[in-house]
Amino acid sequence: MRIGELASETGVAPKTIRFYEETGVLPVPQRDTNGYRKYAPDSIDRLEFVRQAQAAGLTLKEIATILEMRDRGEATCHHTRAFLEAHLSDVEEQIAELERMRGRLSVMVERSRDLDPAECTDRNRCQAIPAV
Amino acid sequence: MRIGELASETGVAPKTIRFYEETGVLPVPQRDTNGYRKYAPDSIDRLEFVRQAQAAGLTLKEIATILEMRDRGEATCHHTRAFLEAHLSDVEEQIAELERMRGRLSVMVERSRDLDPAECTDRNRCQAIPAV
DNA sequence: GTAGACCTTCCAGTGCGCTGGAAGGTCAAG
DNA sequence: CTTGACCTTCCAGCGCACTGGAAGGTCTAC
Repeated sequence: MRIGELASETGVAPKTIRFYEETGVLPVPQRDTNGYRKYAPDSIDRLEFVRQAQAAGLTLKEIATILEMRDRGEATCHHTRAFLEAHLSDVEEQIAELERMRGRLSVMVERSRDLDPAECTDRNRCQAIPAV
Repeated sequence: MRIGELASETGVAPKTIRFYEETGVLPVPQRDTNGYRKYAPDSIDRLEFVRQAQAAGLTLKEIATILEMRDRGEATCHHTRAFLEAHLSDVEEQIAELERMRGRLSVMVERSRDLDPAECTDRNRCQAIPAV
């Protein structure tokens, strides 16, 4: 698979794929005789893992760390676990924060739903957002 | 209250507070006769809202938009609501993503917990992180 | 044999959210 | 009257995650 195909399979731009390689979240791929990057099918899974990890708030550096630990397959279990546990509690904290935000947002949405639209048009104070 | 006190009350650096003012997430404060910024006590709440909103993944621009809608108190209920609803579903999507990540992370942590530590020290493949 | 889609490298720029440092003003305590 | 903590503005730089563009090579189809 060439970079363009990997890009369209995953929705990640070729530029970004090269950038990921440079920063270490993707391994250096093989090359065709013409110099084009050649990817194995499992690159799709790896790239999707990267995007999901990003969506979960991990930085590229952190993702690279996790994947390099796996790729090296060295005696890093202890560090790996400490790292993973630290991230797990980060993620849990982020979830808690987001749930607080969700609560606030739905209160605001509810409030805006219940308002008489007529009140909105005559320069009354918009009541949807509570005093902060 | 001067900027230093607001900073120590909230844990946000004075530099950052000025920066927030510049970008519109904090209103332009009054000034003392000597030119120092003068903050009302409710600035603490506002600043804390900003930090919580940030922790929930909103950008400063988005936070500014929400707070400006409230500050202007104009006929923006409809837009406000659309905006809030869009954000609510963003936040819900982020929560879902984080929960997927939490699942993956705890599987990895569990796996690393169950491993025989002896296996980690002799260059065996670290099994904590599943193939990606 | 040429057009067009694809690939390569390299370097520069962008947007976000700060952060540092220079140069100077204000004020209370010793 | 000076020291030191605090404040002011302004401008520059940084880390992150891309993104754009130039200049050129490769391959297929017509």
